[in-house]
Amino acid sequence: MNKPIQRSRKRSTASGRNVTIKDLAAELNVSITTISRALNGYTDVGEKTREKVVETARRLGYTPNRNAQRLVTQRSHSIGWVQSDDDNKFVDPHFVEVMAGVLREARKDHYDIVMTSENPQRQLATYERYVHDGSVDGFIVDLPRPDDPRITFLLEAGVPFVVHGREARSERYGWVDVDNYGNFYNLTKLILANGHKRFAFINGDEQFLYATTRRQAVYDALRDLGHSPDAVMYLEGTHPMVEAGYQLTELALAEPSITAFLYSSILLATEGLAAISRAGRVPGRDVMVASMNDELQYLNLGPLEGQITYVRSSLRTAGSALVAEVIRQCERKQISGTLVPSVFDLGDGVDGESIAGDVELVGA
Amino acid sequence: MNKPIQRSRKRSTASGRNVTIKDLAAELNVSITTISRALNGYTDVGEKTREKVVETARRLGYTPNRNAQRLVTQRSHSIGWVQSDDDNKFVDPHFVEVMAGVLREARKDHYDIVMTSENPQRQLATYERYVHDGSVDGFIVDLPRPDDPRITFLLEAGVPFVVHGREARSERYGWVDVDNYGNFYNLTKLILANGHKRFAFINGDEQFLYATTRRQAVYDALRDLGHSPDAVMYLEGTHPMVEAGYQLTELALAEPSITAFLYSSILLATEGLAAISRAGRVPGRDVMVASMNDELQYLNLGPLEGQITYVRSSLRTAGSALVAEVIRQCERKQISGTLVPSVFDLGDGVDGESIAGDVELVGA
DNA sequence: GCTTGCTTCCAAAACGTTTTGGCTTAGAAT
DNA sequence: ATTCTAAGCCAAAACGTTTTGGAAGCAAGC
Repeated sequence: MNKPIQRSRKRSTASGRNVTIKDLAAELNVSITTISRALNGYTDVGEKTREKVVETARRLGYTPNRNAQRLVTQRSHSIGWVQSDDDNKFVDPHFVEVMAGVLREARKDHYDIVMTSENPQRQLATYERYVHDGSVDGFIVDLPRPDDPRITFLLEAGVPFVVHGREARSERYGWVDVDNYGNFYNLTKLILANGHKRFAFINGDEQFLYATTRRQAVYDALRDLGHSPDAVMYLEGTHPMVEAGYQLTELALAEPSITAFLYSSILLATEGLAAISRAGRVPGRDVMVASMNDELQYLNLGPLEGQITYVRSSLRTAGSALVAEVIRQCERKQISGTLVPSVFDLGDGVDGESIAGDVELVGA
Repeated sequence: MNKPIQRSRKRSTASGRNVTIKDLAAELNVSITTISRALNGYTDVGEKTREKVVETARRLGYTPNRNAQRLVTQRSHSIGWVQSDDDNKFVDPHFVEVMAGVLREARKDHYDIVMTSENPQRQLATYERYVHDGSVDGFIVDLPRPDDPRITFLLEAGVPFVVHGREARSERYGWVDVDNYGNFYNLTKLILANGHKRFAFINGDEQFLYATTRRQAVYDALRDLGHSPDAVMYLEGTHPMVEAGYQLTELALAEPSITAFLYSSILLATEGLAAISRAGRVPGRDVMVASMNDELQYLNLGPLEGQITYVRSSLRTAGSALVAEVIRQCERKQISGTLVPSVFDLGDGVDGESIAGDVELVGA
C-alpha cells in the first residue's frame, strides 16, 4: 500500500480536466508541435492552419498551463518581493503606494508578483529557495540598509534584482531611487533663503539609507551656505512614523528660536501640522513647514493647501520603474539605475523657484 | 531556421544547472523514486537509505523544482489575490494591515501569495486565467459589493475562494468578517446610553457591503431604543477616506444639536478629531467620539488616549484567517465562516460596559 | 518445500509544454 | 529529367517531479 506519512491530495478545480494542447491537436488532426508553434507566432505554420488553431483555441477555451511552460522554459515570469515580517516595519503606508505601481507594471508585462513575508534572520534562505526552486526570475528589494546582506547575497548568487534605493555598491545592481540628496539639499536651501535662522529636521529612521542620505544633504547645505550645523535641530523618527511626527514636533516647538520644520515624510508632516496648530502657531505665517511628499493617494492634502512646501515624487512611478528594471534584467541581463522625477510645490508666503528635480537614467 | 516572431530566451540564473533529483539518485546509486519517496516521508524506504538521502540532499543543496511539482501534482500551493486597479480604491491603508496577516499565515503554511491588479471590467478574465493556467489553487476576494460578480463567477467555476466580508450568498462560500452589525449596533446603544440625543455617523463608501451593514445596524439600534431616525445625521465618505473625515466632520459641527460623532474607520476618526479640535470643541468633554478601530499598526493612538471610544478588531487577524480558510478549502473542500473577535475600549467620561464581540465559527 | 506476507526498492508513465532536427511536397532552377 | 529551395508540417526528446504497480529478497507459518 505504501502510504505517505502525512499528505493528502486532490484536484484543485471542481470542474473536470482543463483543455490542453493535445485536445487542440486531436480536434484539428495536427501535431501538438504545430499547435504550439501556431500559438507562439512562429513562421513555419501555414496561415490557414494558424487561423484554425487560434480559432479552436478560443472556442475551446484553451489556456496554456503555466507550470508546464515554466518547467520547460526555465522561466517563471514571476518576480519575488519578500517583506520583512518585522512586525511594524513592513506595515508602512508608503509601501502600498509603491505596490500600486509594481502591480500595474507587472500586469502590463504579463509578470506575476509573488510575495511572502519572512523575519530578517531567515530572509536570505527565502531568497535562495525562491530562486533555486524556479518560483521567480528575479526580486525587488525594499528599504536597503548600509551593506545590506540581501544585496550581498543576491549579487553573488547572480540573480536578477532591483533595489528601491541605493547603497555603496549601486554600480553593480539595478536600482530605482528618488534624488534624496538633491531634494533635501534644495529644501534646506529654500528654508534658509526664506530667512529662517534655525529649523527642526524630523527625519526617518536612520537604519535605512534614505534617511542617512537626507541628513547628509541637510548638513551639506548648511555648510555650503555658511551656516552652523547648530542651525538645525535634528530629530530622528523611528518606524512607525506617525506617532513620531506629533511628539517630535511638540519637542521642537518648545524652542522658540525654531521657525521652520522640515519633515522626511508627508506622514510626519501632517502630524506635525496638527501639533503646530494645537500649539496655537499658524503654519505659513508663524512657521514654515517643508516636507518630502510621496504622493500617498489616500492622504488628501487639500485642507493643507498652502500651509506646506514640498518636493513631490511619485512612489507609484517608482514602483513601476522597479518592475520594469527587474524584468529588463531578466530578459537581457543588463542593469541600470533610474532616478524618478521630483517637482517642488511652494507653500503660501514662501519665496523661491519651483525647482524640478532631474530625471536621470544611469547605465543603459 | 524557423525563427520565432518575437521571443528571446535565456536561462534565469547566472550560475549553472540546479541540482535535481537525478543528481541525488546518481550520487547514491538508487532510483529517483527512492529519492522522491525518502524526501516525502513515505514508509517504504529503509531508514538507512532515507538518512543518506536527506544528508546528500542537504550537502548538495537540493531544492525540489516547484514547477515540476506543480505540473505533476496539479496543485500550485499558491493563492491569488487580485487587486482592483481602480486607481484610488485599492490604495487603502487598511489593505496593508490585512496583507500583513495574509503573508504571515501563508508563509506558515508554505503557500505563496501571487498578486496582480486589474481594472474591474477585466477582473473576471483574470480569475479565469489564473485558475485555468494552474497559477493558483484559490483566491482571496476583498471588499465585496452587493451581488459581487467576482463571487458569482467563482461560485460557479467551483474554485476555492474566501471573501473578506459577507453578502447574501455567504452560506455558499468561505468568509472572514468582523461583526459589523453587532459592533455598530452596540456603539449606537452606547452613544444613546450616554445621553446624546443627536449624533453624526460618518460611514464608509456604501458601494461596499460593510458600510451598508453598519448603516443598517445604527438605524436598527435607534428604532429598537425608541429614537427617531432623525437622531442621526448620516454622512457617507467615499474612498479615499481621509479627506472625507475632516470635511464631513466640519459639516456636522455646524449643527449644534450634534453632540457625538460615530466613525466607520479610525482613519476618518483621527481626521474628525482634528476638525473638532480646530473648531475649539474638546472631545471627551464637549463631544463624544466613537469609532471602529481596525488596529492600523502605523497609526499611533497614544495622543488620542481617552478622547475616543472604539471597538477594536484586528485586520491582521482577519488576514490570517483568510488564508487559513482558503487553504482549508483547497485541501479538503469544506467551507466555513469566521467572525474575528472585537473588543470595546471606552473613552474618558463614557459610561458603559466593555462588551466583547462574539467569536463565532460558522460551519465546520 | 511451498505459500504467505513484509520490507525495500525500482522502471515506467504521466503532467503539459517547448524545441530540435528532421521529413514531405511542390514548384523553380538547372 | 534531375536537383535545389522553401514552405509546411511532425516525432521525439526534454524539463523535474510524483505515483503506479509491481519485483526481489527474506522470514515465518504450514
